Amino acid sequence: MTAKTVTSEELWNTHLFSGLNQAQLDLVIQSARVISLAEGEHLFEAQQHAQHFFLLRSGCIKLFLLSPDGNEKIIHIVSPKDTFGEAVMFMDGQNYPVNASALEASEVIAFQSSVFRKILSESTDTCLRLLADMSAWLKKQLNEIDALTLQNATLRFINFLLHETPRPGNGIPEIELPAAKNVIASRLSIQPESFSRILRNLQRSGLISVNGNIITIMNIEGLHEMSAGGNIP
Amino acid sequence: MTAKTVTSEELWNTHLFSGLNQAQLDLVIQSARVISLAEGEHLFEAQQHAQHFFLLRSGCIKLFLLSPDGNEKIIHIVSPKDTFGEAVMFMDGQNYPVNASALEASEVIAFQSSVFRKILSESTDTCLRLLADMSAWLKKQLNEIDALTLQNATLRFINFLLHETPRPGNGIPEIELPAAKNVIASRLSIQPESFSRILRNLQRSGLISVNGNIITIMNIEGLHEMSAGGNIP
DNA sequence: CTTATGCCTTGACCTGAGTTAAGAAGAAAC
DNA sequence: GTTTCTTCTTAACTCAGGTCAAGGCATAAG
Repeated sequence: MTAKTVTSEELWNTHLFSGLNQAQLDLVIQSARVISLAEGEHLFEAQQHAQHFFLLRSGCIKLFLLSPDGNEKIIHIVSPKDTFGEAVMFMDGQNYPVNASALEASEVIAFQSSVFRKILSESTDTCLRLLADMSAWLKKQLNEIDALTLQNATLRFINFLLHETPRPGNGIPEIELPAAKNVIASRLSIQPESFSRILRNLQRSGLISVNGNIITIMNIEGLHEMSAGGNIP
Repeated sequence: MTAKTVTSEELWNTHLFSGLNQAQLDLVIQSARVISLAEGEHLFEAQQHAQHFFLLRSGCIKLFLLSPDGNEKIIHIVSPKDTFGEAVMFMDGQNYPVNASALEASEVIAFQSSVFRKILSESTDTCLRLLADMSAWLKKQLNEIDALTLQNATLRFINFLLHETPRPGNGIPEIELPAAKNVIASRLSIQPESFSRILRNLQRSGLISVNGNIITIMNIEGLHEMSAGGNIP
């Protein structure tokens, strides 16, 4: 199914491209290249010159920062159909500000930024889409800063949980963690050990129930209260 | 000097507007309104519906987040000639994601977002400027997340200092803190008390010298080493 | 079955930075 | 001048969460 060619249809379904006409789409497709990554393989590194941006077709990619002493902070976990790296083409110097590598075997489509930039200057519609796109990222990062500075580790996890919880639903909501626990931990800027303790504590207080990668919400009201009040008993 | 009217010239000198033609500029000016703020006065609050974005003409504005229990985290200190709030007009719901209030008596120009959005759809050039603008913000926020998660308080302050240090220069570089110490502390997500201790420690180790609001860099090499190595003796 | 290998969990301990409380030092008001 | 704010500093204490070290428990490989 996952062919080495890129189809118009595939791109039409991607928000960023859905305003393009056929000619523009053809240009984009011509510049596109499918890349297969094995688990753990790097796609790009921070500070590397950025000539492409990407659409994840299948698999899972992490975007992360590294400190000089090797500590890793996951900024974002890319899911299939997400684009990433599109903001970089307007940055000073055009270097990727983060690293990207595959959490599992993945297939990404790489687009030539220069080609897309040319198209942008002819398509205000796409410009506006990109603006919306970037402001969404911006807001997400602001929420992240809020979380990091004004919330403690438990609260960050609770907010993450509530965010992942599916629509109100009928039964008791269950969440399958979208990645290994240590990955989620890094995403939330928590050490694996502390994350483990947080899970245990929330389980003890009857708010959730943990079974491997599956978390069952036992008391969503309680979680909402903690999230809103900011008080952690 | 600070009249209640907005001139074309004033806007021409602002990056965001410098690609507009006279007609467009006139539209923008018609929609503009000058607002004077006393020290401490609020310009807007988080979650408020955003119909304007702003250009700071004079004074100093802080953009900040608040936690439910009243803790404050300064996201950005706006300096004269900076625009802010321009990214919000593309956000879902169009609510300001932060609060804004004056650190000192200030004068801001408020522009109608709706007017500017209309202009954007006719001016690809301005679209691209705005994209550049927003990607710069995005990068700044990423740096902030890096600082918060991968650097300790001392390191955050050192990087702040190095960033504020003027060009290599001839003599010993001196930096005047751009705001009160407790404001800088909040900008760096440090409590005033801890900030005070950090200043004392760096002074003791001969790296800087503090005199009120003036910080003298005594050993810029040492600071760079700490910044790069990540090791805090 | 037995041994690896990769996560995850637990416990004991440590530490950076927040908290509380009490001054000091200016700046501004009277 | 003295009093009153405001901002900054210092010190003593506390604690969330990181670090270190030791298992546990799977799945995969031999």
